Amino acid sequence: MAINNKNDVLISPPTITRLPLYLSYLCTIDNNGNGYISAPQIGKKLHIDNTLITKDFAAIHIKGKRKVGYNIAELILVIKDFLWVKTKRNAFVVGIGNLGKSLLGHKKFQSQNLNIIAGFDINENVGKTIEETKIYHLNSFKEIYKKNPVDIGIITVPEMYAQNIADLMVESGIKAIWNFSSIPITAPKEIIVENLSIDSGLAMIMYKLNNNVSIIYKNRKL
Amino acid sequence: MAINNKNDVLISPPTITRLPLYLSYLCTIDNNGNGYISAPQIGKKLHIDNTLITKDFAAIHIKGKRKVGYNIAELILVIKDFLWVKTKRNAFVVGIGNLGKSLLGHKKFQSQNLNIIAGFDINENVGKTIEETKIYHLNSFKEIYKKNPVDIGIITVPEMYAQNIADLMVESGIKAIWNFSSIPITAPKEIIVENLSIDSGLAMIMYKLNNNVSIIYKNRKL
DNA sequence: TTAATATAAAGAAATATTTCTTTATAAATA
DNA sequence: TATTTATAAAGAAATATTTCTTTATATTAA
Repeated sequence: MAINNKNDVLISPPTITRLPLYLSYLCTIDNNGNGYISAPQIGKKLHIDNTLITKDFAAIHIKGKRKVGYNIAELILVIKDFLWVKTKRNAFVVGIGNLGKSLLGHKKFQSQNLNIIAGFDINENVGKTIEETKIYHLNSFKEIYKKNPVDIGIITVPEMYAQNIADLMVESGIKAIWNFSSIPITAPKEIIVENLSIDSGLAMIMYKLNNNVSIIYKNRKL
Repeated sequence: MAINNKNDVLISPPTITRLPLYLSYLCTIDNNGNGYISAPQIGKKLHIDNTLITKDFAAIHIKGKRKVGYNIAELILVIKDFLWVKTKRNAFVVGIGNLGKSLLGHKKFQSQNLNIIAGFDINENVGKTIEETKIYHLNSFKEIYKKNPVDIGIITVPEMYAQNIADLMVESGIKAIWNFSSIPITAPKEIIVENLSIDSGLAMIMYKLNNNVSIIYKNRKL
């Protein structure tokens, strides 16, 4: 089991990626506010093995009641608290095309403690305010970073520019890069990089379609 | 090792998701067209263990030359061929907001044999042609599906509508759903579902930022 | 020509992750 | 009250995946 700098036990990556799924699902059924739900019930909906769900919950110290299940409100509270720790994180978005705009308008980020405080581009959007966020020219990136350093840099530029933007972010001192361009970017290993790979998703779909593979691995998060 | 309907050995999901990364990277360095690259060189860039890369290549029957490495042009050719099998797949996009528009304009899909043949919405976009794609009213979804069935349904609506759209797609007979809404959707298990979970990506970033975890797991695809 | 070296390949080991099995227990029912 | 049942919890086993180790070999350099 991997241990981090602070000697905390690390939650495994698959668990981390499943927690938001549970949370989303639970929020859709939070009708009365004081109901209970069992791991097998959740599992049937999300096609995830119920013991795995129980273990994911145990990893963040949520206990259920035998014969009853888990308190929905508590589940939501604890998962939210774990995932979206109270520390607010500021971010820049570089690339204000359709994708960038869609992120600027993504209201959910607020409740996830992600705060986009500026956008950058090199076109007619410079100077505008889009979704309450000011758009600056890319040239002033470092200057604005110095005044308002952020933890997270979000990249939504065409793939040919993505690596350059990443380098600029690294030079400036950003800690984490969330890359939405369709090419993976590389960075020194102390930088947190999350490539949201649209290609990987499409690759999985194509592979499954071409190999009739929806049935196999049915309970696994592919 | 899992086997599919046709008794082919299945490539593992992690391998499938890494192949597009290799491909993207290789395309950025394809300068001369006849160069060679070694697994350790690729690994250094992408922070992936070199023996893992060799095994990923071996899984799709690419062999390298000892002391030399892999022929870049051949690598690109074989990975492309494996990932984007010649079969063209048609798709519908439901939800023509910023995200939907950005997918309609995603030129790369053509070379990946994904062909978006129609968009659907319920607002002022209905009737328009955006990025050469006709936008229809959601009400005519089934009718248009009957005339032009597609394999893939892409969901880019706000999360509160996502599940309904998914149900509509399943009823119509779609085989695979690519869900870009920020809530995971559920479907019968014979349907291929790929949730591009923006929440999962953010969760990983937040977790790593909050736990100083960029160093641990450093060679693993988190 | 020989030695050194870089690399792929194959296999073994280690690790991580999921799934299966058993047990305990609280609630419901007879 | 006793029995049944649904469920969480804990632990064992199985599986999947990655990493380590060794070997073979082609290329380069001496």
